[in-house]
Amino acid sequence: MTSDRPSGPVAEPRQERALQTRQALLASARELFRTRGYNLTTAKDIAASAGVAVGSFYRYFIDKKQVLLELVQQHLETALPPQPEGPLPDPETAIDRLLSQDQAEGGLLRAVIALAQQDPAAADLAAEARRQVHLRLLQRLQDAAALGRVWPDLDLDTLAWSVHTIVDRLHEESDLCHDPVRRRQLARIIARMIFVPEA
Amino acid sequence: MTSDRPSGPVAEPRQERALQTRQALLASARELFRTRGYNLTTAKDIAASAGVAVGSFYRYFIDKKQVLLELVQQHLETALPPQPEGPLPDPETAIDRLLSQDQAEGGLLRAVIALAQQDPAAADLAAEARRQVHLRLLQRLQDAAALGRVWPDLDLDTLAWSVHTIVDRLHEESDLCHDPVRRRQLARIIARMIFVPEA
Amino acid sequence: MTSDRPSGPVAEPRQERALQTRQALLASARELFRTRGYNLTTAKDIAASAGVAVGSFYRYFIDKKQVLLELVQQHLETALPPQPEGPLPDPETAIDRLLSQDQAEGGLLRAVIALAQQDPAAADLAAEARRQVHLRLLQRLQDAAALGRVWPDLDLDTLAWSVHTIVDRLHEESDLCHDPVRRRQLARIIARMIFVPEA
Amino acid sequence: MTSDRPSGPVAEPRQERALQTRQALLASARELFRTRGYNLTTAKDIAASAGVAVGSFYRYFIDKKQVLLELVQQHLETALPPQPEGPLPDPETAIDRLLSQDQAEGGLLRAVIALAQQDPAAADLAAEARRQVHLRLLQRLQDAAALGRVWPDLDLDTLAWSVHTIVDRLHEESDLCHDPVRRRQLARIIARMIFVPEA
DNA sequence: AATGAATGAGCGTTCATTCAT
DNA sequence: AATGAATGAACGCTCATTCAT
Repeated sequence: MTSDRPSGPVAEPRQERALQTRQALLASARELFRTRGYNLTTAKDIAASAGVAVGSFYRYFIDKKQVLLELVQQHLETALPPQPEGPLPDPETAIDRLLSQDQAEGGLLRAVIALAQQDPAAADLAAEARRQVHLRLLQRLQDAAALGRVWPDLDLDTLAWSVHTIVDRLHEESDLCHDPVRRRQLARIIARMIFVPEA
Repeated sequence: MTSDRPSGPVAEPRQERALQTRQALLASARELFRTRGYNLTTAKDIAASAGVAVGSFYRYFIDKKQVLLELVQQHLETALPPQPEGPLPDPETAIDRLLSQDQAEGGLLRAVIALAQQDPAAADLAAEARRQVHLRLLQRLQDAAALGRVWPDLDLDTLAWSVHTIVDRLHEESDLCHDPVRRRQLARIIARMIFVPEA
Repeated sequence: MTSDRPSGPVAEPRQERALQTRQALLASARELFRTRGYNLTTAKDIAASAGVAVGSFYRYFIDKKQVLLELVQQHLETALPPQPEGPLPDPETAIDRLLSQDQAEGGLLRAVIALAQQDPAAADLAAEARRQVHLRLLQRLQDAAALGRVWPDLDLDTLAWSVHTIVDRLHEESDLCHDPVRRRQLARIIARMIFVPEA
Repeated sequence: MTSDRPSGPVAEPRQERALQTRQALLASARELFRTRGYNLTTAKDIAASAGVAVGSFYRYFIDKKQVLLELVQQHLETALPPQPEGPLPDPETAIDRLLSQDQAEGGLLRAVIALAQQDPAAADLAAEARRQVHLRLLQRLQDAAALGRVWPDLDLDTLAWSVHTIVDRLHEESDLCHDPVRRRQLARIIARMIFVPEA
C-alpha cells in the first residue's frame, strides 16, 4: 500500500528483496530451460525452484515467454566478445579456449528456437541471437583473415556458420564439452577449417 | 472368433484406401514434426493435414510417439549408405553430393530428441539413430583414411561427429541446403577438415 | 439387390446365415456383458468375438443398447418358471436345485442396471426384469405358503426380495456358485428364512 | 528451493478455502459415484457439482480413481464397528438398528467394483473393503454364537456373506431402506437366518 | 450382405494465467 | 508484495456410429 499507482503486474521492482526474487526466478528459469527445454518447463516449476509461488512469478514477468526472451537478451548484452588480448597463442589453443566458454548459450538458444516455433516475436529474437553470435565469430575470422593464414577461397560467412554450428552443438552435449581431449581434437579440426596449414 | 481385446487400433490395414491414408498420415507427420517439432504438432494437426479425422490417426498408430518412432526407423532402414561406386571424384564433389541427400533426416532427429526428453524409449532410439548416422560417416572416413590423404593426427570419431553436426544442421535450414554456392563452400570446408591438402 | 425395399438397417434377417450371425452376435454380447459389463464392452469387441466386422453388428442391431435389451427380453421370455413337478423333495434340496439354475441371469441384470443409469428406457426394462424374477419367486412362495410351513408373520414380497437378492449375488460370484458345499449351506439358510422349522 | 518436479497436484491444501473445496469435491464425488456409478461420472461432473472448474479437481486429486479410493478408505476407517453396548435388546431390534446405519456404503462399493474391472489396484481395495465388512459381520455372529442361540449347523462365513449381501443391496435401494415396516420385516428374516427360534 | 475405414463428440488430464486473500 | 487456489482452453486418446466399397 505504499503507492496509489497500481503500476501493472510487471513493474520493475524497486526493493532489494524483490530484485533478489527476480534474479532467483531468472536463474531457475535459465537452468530449467537449458535442461528440460522451454515446453517442458512450467511456470510453476520455475517458481518452485526459485522458492516462491506461481503468483510471484507473474508479478515479475508478463508470461513464460518473457523470461526466456529476457534471458537471451541479457545473454546477448553480457556475452559480447571478450576478445583476448596480447599476441594470440597458436590458433588451436585460442580455439580450444573459445570452446570452453559459454556453456550456457547453447541450451538457451535451443529454448528460444523452440519458442520461436510458436511465437514469431521469438523467432525474430532467435534470429537476432544467432546473428549476434555469428557476427562475433565473423569478426574474429575477419581479424584472423587480415593477419593472413586464413584460406583465401572461403566465404567467411559460411565459415562462421560452420564454426558456430559445431560450437553450438558441442555445448549441448555436456559430456563432450567437458572432455579436454575431445575438445582439443575439435579445436584442431576447426583450426584446419579456417587456416591454411603451415608449409 | 478372436477373443479378449482383439480390437485394438493399429491393425494392419486391409483395404487399399487404408494404405493411402496411412501414408498420408506418415507424410503429414514427417512434415509437421520437421517444421513445428514434436511437441507442437498435435495428433489432430497431423490428421487434418492428411485430410482425415483424429480417429483415423489412431486407427493406424497407437499414439503420437509411435508415428515418430516409425518415421525414424523407416528412415534408418531406407537411408543405408548409398555408397557411391567407381573411382571417387575429387573429395569436394563427393561431399557436395552427400550434402544434397537426406534432407529429411535432420528435422526428424530433432523431433526424436524432443520426444526423448519425455520418453526414455525414445531416448534410446534417438541415440541409436545418431549412432547409425555416425557409423555411416565413420565408415566412409575410415575408407578414405585407408586410401591415405586423411589427416593422420585426428580421432576419426570426433571427425565424424563434426561432419555429422554440420550436415545435420544444414538440413534443418532449408534455405541453406538449397543454395548450391553455399553447399559447395561447405563441401570445401568439410573437405579441409578431413583431408591433408595437396602439396 | 434381391429387393427394391431398402428396408432399413435393422431388418429382420430372412436368410439362414444371417440368422446365425445374429445369434452369434447375441451370444458374444451376452458373454461380454456378463464378464466385462456393459460399459466396458465395445461394439467392436462384440463383432470381433462373433467373427464379423463392426459394420455387420450395426446391420443387425440399431445400437449397443438394443442388443442388451433384446438379451434381457429374450431371457425373460425364455426363463419362465420351469416349475418342478411331482411332490417337492425337501425344501432345502429344492432350493439347492434353484440355486444351480440361471447362471447367466445375474450378469445380464447387472448390465441392464448399468445401462439403466444412462437410458431411462433401459431403466424401465430393468425394473420389469426384476419384477418378473420377483414375481416368479413370489409365486413359488405363495404356493409354498398355501401348503403351510411358511412363516406366517412374513410379508411374502419382502421375503421374495431377500431370496432374490441372495440368488442374484450368488450368480455374480462364479466361484461361490460352483461350490456345492457353499450352495448347500445357502440353501439351508434360505430355507430357514422361509420355513418354520419342524418341531 | 524445492527441486525437480515438486509441483505435482495433490499438495496438501494450505488455505482454509482449499479444504472446503476439497470436501465439496469429495462430497460431490461420493454422491455422483453412488447415483451414477464410477464410469458415468466424469471429473467435470464432480467439479461442476462442487461448484468449481475441472482444473480444481486435479489440484486435489491425482485422478478420478484416487477420489473413489479415498472415499472408500475414509469409509472403512470411519465405519468401524460401533458395537452396541449393554445387554443386547432382542435380536430383531438389534438387526433393525444395524440396517439403518451405513447408508452410503453400498453405492460406494458398487463404484469400486466398477473401477476394479479396469484397475487391479482397485480390485484389491474392493476385496479389502468387502473383507472388512464381512469380518465385522462375522465377528458379531461369532459373539452371538458364543451366547448360544445361533444355528449350530451353519458355516458362519456363509451366513455372514448372506447377511452382507442383503444389507448391501438394501442400501442401494434407497426407497426400501427408508421404509421402517420393510426394514422390520427384513430384520425378522435375517434374525431367522441366524437364530434358532425360541421354543 | 459384409467389410472395415472414417468420423467426431466427449473424456481424462495439464498448465498458462488470473484472482481472492 | 506474496501466496496459492481457481479457471478453462487445449491436448491425447476412445469408441459408438456411419459410409464407401
